Amino acid sequence: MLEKNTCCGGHSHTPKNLIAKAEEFCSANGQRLTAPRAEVLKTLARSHKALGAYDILEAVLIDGKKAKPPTIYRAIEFWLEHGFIHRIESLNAYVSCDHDHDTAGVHFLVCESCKCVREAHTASPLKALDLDGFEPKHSQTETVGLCKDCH
Amino acid sequence: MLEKNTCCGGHSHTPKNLIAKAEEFCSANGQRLTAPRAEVLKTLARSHKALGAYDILEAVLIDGKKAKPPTIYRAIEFWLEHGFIHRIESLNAYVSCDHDHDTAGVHFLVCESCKCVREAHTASPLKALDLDGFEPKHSQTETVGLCKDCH
DNA sequence: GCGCTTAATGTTATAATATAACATCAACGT
DNA sequence: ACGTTGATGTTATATTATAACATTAAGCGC
Repeated sequence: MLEKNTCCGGHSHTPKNLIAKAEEFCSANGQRLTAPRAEVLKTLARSHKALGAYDILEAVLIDGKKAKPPTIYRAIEFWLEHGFIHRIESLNAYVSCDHDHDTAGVHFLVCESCKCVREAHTASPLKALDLDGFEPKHSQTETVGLCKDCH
Repeated sequence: MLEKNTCCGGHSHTPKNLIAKAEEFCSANGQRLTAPRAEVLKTLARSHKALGAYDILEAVLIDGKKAKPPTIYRAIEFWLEHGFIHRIESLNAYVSCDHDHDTAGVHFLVCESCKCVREAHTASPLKALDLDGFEPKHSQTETVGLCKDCH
């Protein structure tokens, strides 16, 4: 039986299928799925809530030993770049992502109590805006509140 | 002549009129406009870009001497609570705000090059969303890109 | 397989951001 | 003036993140 991430409405990616996607992605793009990368991604995929870099650090073992911060941050950076995880700015924390959306505009519902994060999709918030010369690269909306369980 | 904040489209609040508003707010609400609070708010109002807490710390003198971090963070917290400034999560930095909007949903255009921030107003991004029991408290959208000048 | 190149990790140290805990001070009502 | 309260001062430290350089390991041409 697969280990499911069922918090707050139950998005359904699992460590196994996310790692499978990651393997696929890496071999298709000439990237390496190294031990630190795999462990960091698995840890985030297993978690039902956003994890700080040092939470991940405490949770993973690489070849049986604790990693050091740069190792974790490098893996985080790698998965962020490739859209497998997101950074929740209001928490300084990270969540995995099922990756089936474009990465240019994302919306998160962030529970300030349990730190669970639900990813939502709406129309780009830039549509209604007069950008007046501003060149947008990435939009992220974070709505902080209380999830169904904490409410 | 007033010192104007003219970056990136030129929003027009000034240290003087923001401090005037702040004075008004404080006396109307039984709050004190102390030296650290005033200096922090003035520094942010003068700046054409987002400032980190330690940027503010370097910039202000309280009774002629440099403040220490808790002093700055307390003033920041005070103005955040009362809507006179915003925290730009993607920069870990702060900007002043003209305060003529409700504080529940805000959108910032953040220049990743010069760190200037333009505040925009659109319809709440929550309108189109199935919240499914999530109770929202505050939404903030940050669009990172390049401003007109840096573009 | 060997040696080269390159990408990734290991390691040490430290930078940058933020807060806890407690002491002191100053405003204000009485 | 005195006590109460809210704010600041001060010391120390927690938390998040990165710079710099050494080492290792993968992939490639041969």
